[in-house]
Amino acid sequence: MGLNSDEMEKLDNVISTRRRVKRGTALFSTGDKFTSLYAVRSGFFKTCVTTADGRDQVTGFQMTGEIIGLDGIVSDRHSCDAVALEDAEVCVMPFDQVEELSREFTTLQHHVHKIMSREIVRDHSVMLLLGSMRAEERLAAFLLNLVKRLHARGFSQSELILRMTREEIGSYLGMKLETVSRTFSKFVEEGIIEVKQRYVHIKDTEALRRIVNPQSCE
Amino acid sequence: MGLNSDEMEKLDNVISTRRRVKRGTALFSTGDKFTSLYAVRSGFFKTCVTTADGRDQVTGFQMTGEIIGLDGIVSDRHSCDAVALEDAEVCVMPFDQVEELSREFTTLQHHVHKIMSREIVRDHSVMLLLGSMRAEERLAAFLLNLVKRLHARGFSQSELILRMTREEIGSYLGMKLETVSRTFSKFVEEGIIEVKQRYVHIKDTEALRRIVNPQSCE
DNA sequence: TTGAGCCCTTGATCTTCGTCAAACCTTCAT
DNA sequence: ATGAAGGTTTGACGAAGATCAAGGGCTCAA
Repeated sequence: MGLNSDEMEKLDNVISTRRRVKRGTALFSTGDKFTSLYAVRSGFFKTCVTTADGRDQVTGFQMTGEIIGLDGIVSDRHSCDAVALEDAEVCVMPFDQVEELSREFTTLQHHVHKIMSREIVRDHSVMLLLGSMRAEERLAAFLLNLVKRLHARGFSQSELILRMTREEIGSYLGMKLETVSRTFSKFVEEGIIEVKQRYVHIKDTEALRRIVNPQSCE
Repeated sequence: MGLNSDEMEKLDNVISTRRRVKRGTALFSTGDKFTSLYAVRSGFFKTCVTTADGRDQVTGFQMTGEIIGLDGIVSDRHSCDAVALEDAEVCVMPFDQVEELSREFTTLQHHVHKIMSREIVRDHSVMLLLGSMRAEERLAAFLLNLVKRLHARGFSQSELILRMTREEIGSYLGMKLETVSRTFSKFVEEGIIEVKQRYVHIKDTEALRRIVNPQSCE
């Protein structure tokens, strides 16, 4: 990140607190007072927003190294739930300290801005997915995105364990769990992937890419 | 915003540059170098992302007082197009100056963080709309949102002029222009709104609310 | 004023995905 | 071990919205 040792030490103090979150429990919930950002150290989270009438939308899945909680800054309260999909641990970063330090260190300030901008850009690409893609395209894009992020963390490019249910995938991708299941089955029939419950083996990455981006294969 | 006069003066210098954008032309385009944020002074913008294969998704509509350009921070290049839907004027805010000043003034720092967080929360609610609502619900939510923002700027609560085409509305809401048109017609038949081209008169706000949130009316 | 281009509306038809239902498989607690 | 609960798959059917097509109305520039 380009910090010197003085900066590193102060930063270490900010993120000294850890918090364990058991599978199925919330790191924070809608309406909770916002105090801190959280960096995922281990485990896997989902964030989701809920409407008055009980509608539910998964807005993201977060893995090691990713930041949760940015939604709370604007109103001092969280506007979504963050739930651990497996036993997890996070670094707690009190936001007032983050702000204080980022006034002191330009590098950190840049970093905070980039994290927020990255989330905005990510959200825009999810809108593109939800607004203009069909079921197969959405699931293909989802698998490619997951495996890319896992690979960047040292995991396989072709194998993964899904930490979320078909219903949660469906909520994220704007489709019903039955459609998610059927689409998985279709990919299996076509020899693109192997699926055994939560285990997925991607046998033909290029095929997935072609499904996401039909034009770019001519 | 809670700034004192010294702060106001420095801020004024940052936003001293104005830029006019003619209807139909881009304030910036995908791939452009990121240098500044822009505050809309007058006029109306859309932002949209485009894929390699020509798919297009409107990610937002911006009116007076709203900020455009946050997408560019993360990679130093813009990842979407910002196009004026009518002749417009923006304040140019060079981002390095924004960062410099927000290290100096806590209030401004807070403000920048809140603007970015607000955009993230807004994006999440669009995901909810795209992922879980039906056509009528989407259009009702869209109209309510537009008129709310216009009212906050001193315009009518019940009348508005749409600055965008049916196709642009459809792109934003994840539906085809024909479906947008049909849904408008349906609302007219039901006596909820009057429509004459771009002019819309909302005759029954409560009906729109009930459409968006079916549960909350019992 | 007049025509061209764009935008909008409406109808008919087709596709995709949602809904409902049943059965099966895992996992976990008693 | 055994049963219950949750998660997954698959089939049949239906509904919402996309697609294709045609016609009409605005707007703007020559």
